[in-house]
Amino acid sequence: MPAGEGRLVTLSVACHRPSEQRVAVSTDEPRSADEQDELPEQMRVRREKRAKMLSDGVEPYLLGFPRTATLAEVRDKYGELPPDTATGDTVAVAGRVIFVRNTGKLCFATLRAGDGTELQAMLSAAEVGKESLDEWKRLVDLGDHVGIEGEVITSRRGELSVFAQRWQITSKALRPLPVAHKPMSEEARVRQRYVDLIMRPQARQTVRTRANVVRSLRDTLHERGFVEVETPMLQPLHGGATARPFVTHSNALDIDLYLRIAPELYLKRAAVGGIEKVFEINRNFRNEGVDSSHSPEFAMLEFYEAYGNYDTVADLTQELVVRAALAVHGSTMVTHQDGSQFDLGGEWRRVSMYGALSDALGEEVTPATEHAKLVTYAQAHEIAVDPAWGAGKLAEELFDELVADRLVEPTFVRDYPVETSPLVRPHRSIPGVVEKWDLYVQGFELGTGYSELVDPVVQRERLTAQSLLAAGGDAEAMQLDEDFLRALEYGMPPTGGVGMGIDRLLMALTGLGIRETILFPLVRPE
RNA sequence: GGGUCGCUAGCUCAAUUGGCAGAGCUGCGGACUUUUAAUCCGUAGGUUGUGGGUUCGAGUCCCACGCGACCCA
Repeated sequence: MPAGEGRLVTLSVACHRPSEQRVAVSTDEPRSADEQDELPEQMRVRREKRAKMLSDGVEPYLLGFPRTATLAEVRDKYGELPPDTATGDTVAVAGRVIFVRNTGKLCFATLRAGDGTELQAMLSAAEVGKESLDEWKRLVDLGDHVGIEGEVITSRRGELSVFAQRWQITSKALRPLPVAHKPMSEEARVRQRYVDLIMRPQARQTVRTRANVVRSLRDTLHERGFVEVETPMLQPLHGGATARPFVTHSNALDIDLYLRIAPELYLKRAAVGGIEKVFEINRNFRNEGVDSSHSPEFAMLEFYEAYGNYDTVADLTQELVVRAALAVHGSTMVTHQDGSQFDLGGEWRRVSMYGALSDALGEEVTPATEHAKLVTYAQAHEIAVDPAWGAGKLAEELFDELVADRLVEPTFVRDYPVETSPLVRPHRSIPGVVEKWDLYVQGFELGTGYSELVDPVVQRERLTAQSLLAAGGDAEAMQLDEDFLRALEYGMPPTGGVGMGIDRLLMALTGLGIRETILFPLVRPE
């Protein structure tokens, strides 16, 4: 085809949909005149442009576009050309139009590909013809996807460009993009993440960072011989954590089911069965608050290591986090978006919860400290006390209020009260506490690790007490996972286990809020 | 759950004491063959979140509701 004809006629014919599909396409055409009038002008205009393309026999949504190079490949290959250079090489590239600079007989457009690479397209009346250039100016809007075939050149100002011989709209955008130079409102970014992704490189980067972190976690665990499994999201009984569940219903079985609050009890069943190094990365659901650090659905890594304990899994947790940091930053030095830096290198601190609390209070507190004494400490620091709390819960609350959010450097806080940790093994030598740690980074809890409780008799006692508490003392209302206890009675090997929030790990590595680390966070419907 | 602030054109934001709802970008029309958020000329675009109330007159004051942000429990 002569270059002067401009438009990709052969391509557009080849890409036209079969006629019966075009009928289907056109059925959405006859909006009433009233509906058309109600649309904002800019959306109406774009619909009219789409209709004009169809009436001209040009498909506004191509089946494809035969690219010969990506924008990144063109940039890589021709990155160092001096200004006003003609290479003689022809490429066909495609991207979304993000800027246009139209002059009378020479038009410039900046295309951007999904990976964020940008490349300039130039269209001149002399090359594509006046008619084709007028069509370009009449039909192409910011946001449209276009394909350009032409010579790789640099402009007089030195900008690497594709000098079009042919061009075509590959997908017509019906809605205008937001202003590129003003930040979108936070609400708009979350509600219309697809627009946020179009407009903001950081939004696209966050998606890739998250993928890199998750891949890094999987790689590390796979190298250590762990097996990835998927356990039920829909559970007849919810367990493995203390949280309010979402309830749903199975029509086939006519029973209520819970969206899981944790995979723990199923992963332990797997461990009983001999999947002794096992992990799962998946979502948990908790029917609780929604704010800048809590989402009703959140991703979690849990892993269990037979013949491990809370010391060995702490080592592995540190390795998982450090390698994730390396995957993101190439260094253990983590740089947040605000420029602040944290070093995750070196050996992480390990302190006891009671020791850290004692330091903060300036008074010795141990598992044996009396309830009344703890209440006076709480009152001295104006911390509200629930009368239902026992001494262990009270000590933990004091720790949360006085110590937790000050732990900026990565710190394993160890040896928690038995009372608050029903699934954990009693400490091997210290009475009144269990072999549990919480990992704090930058002031929030990133994960928790246990020497798992595998004694079925003690486990039954703990779960019975907890269930009675949940049922308000009503033994009839008590829910006990008998199947889980039955599994333990077959014998679970000594095991260390860890749960770590993926979203929180992303927050720790990037400094972003949780709603930025989750691609499509739950928002109240508009 | 409580408090504070916000919601105005497609987007980001103005609007004095209660007195004609505006700007930039975007869009539309025109000029322009080397632009980089192109530039220049012209022009269009509004149920001021929703519903009530006060007033001669409400974006502005009052009440309720919706949505959001921040702080607190």
